[in-house]
Amino acid sequence: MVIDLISDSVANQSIKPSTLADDVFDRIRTAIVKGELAPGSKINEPQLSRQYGISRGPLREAIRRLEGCKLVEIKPNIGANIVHLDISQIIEIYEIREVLEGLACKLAAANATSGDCAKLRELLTHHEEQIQSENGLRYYQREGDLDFHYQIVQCSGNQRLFGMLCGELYHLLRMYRIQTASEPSRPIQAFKEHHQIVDSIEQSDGELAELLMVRHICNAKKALLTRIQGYQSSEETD
Amino acid sequence: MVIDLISDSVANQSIKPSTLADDVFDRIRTAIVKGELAPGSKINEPQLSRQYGISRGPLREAIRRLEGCKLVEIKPNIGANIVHLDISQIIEIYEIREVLEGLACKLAAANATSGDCAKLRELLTHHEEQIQSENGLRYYQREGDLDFHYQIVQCSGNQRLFGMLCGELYHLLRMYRIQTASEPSRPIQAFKEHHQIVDSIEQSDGELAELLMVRHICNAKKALLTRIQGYQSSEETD
DNA sequence: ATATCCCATATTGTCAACAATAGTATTGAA
DNA sequence: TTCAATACTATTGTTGACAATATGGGATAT
Repeated sequence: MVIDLISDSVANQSIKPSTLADDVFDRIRTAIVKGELAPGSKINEPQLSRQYGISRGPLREAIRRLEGCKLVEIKPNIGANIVHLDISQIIEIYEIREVLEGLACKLAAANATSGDCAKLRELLTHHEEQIQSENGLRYYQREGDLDFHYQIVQCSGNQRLFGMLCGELYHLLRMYRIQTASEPSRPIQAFKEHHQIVDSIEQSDGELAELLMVRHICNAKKALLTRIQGYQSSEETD
Repeated sequence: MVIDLISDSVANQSIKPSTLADDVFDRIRTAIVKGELAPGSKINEPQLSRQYGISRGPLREAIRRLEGCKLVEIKPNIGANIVHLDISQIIEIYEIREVLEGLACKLAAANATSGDCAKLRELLTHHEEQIQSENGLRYYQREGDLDFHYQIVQCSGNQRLFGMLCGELYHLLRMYRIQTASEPSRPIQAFKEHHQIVDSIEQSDGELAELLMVRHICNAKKALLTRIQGYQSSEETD
């Protein structure tokens, strides 16, 4: 039930003809998001090209694509660095998520088919089952949560919105979560909010769906902030 | 008073050391946005590399960056095509603009310094002068309008938001405007709305600023839609 | 001991040649 | 005449070599 947010290669990996640059783009992106390539660290082209068994040409093209996804930053004559997200940038992303996913909800309420709603319901019941065990709880907060948001964006029908959220922002968020090894903060509450959101989508109440999603992400943002401030103050008092 | 939306090379072109790939990225992007490279047309690597006097290596890196900006679409073993925006995609962009620029306004109302507000006022008075002559009117609608939006996004203080709007969406919009040789549709009304927006920002009324901007762009979207439908029906009756 | 200059090394930027694929025209047969 | 197979051409994908730039260490002078 895990939607693969990392690789767009759903149709890619099986038979589709692809280029080395695109393949290695996927692989490096996964490595970055999973934290295997440390945030802030420098990309060494000769080393990476050896590691992936390709020459520097396609590797550099892959890096340029990563630059487009904001996963690396390139400085001329110096090189590319894995992006490092500090807390202020995460806040920026959450601010954007609020309105973008609010829009996604509004559109989903207007466009979602009964089949879409069924899939959302299915996802919710699956989460409900998982949320019992501690394992499932962690799964839910770490991965399953984004699955839910992913599904809704898909229901919106706005392709560009999908690209922005699922092609860019979610990767950055996932990276940050793994980076900070963030523990689940408010899973039961979040689950309830998910439920309300699906209800409003099912009732085609776009206005409510938007409001609920904006509030949902705003709550997550606040939880994040207080948790961070807790860390910071505890660090200060240590 | 025209803010250069096309090249980020404000600080770039003077003394900054830069790479061929980045330079040619700027040049091709400009060519695309200005319509010198026709939407939908194929990019011929040997030809372009001759034209710009570089080899295909850096050119291909530039193309990969353009892919990241959604200005070209690359198909493996076939090549890159200049993106072609149909009306449904423009609508998608306007939907996104509504919420993103609404957010920008809300943030600008909270963050804008008195200097920022002065600059916005200056821009408005400049537009007021220009809007008299037919030339100025066309300027205003074609270029000056985006200048205004550009400034506000800058005031928001959200760097990622800035990147999304000014680094991606505005280029696509400008491209579409030139592509369709769109005439000014509702300049006086738009100017009034700009004025109201600055007022609310100056009064630090974020909620109102957001509402006004969302409505402003929604109005533009509606104007676009009716104009397009007019075209379509006139085409049908021709 | 510190700072500065210079040299050696590693890395990035660029190029031209080669390989692989797709598109096109030509030939042949029904 | 039309369709299909085939050969040819143009374009894309990939590579390794070379040039330019940055990085780090060591020698020298203060």
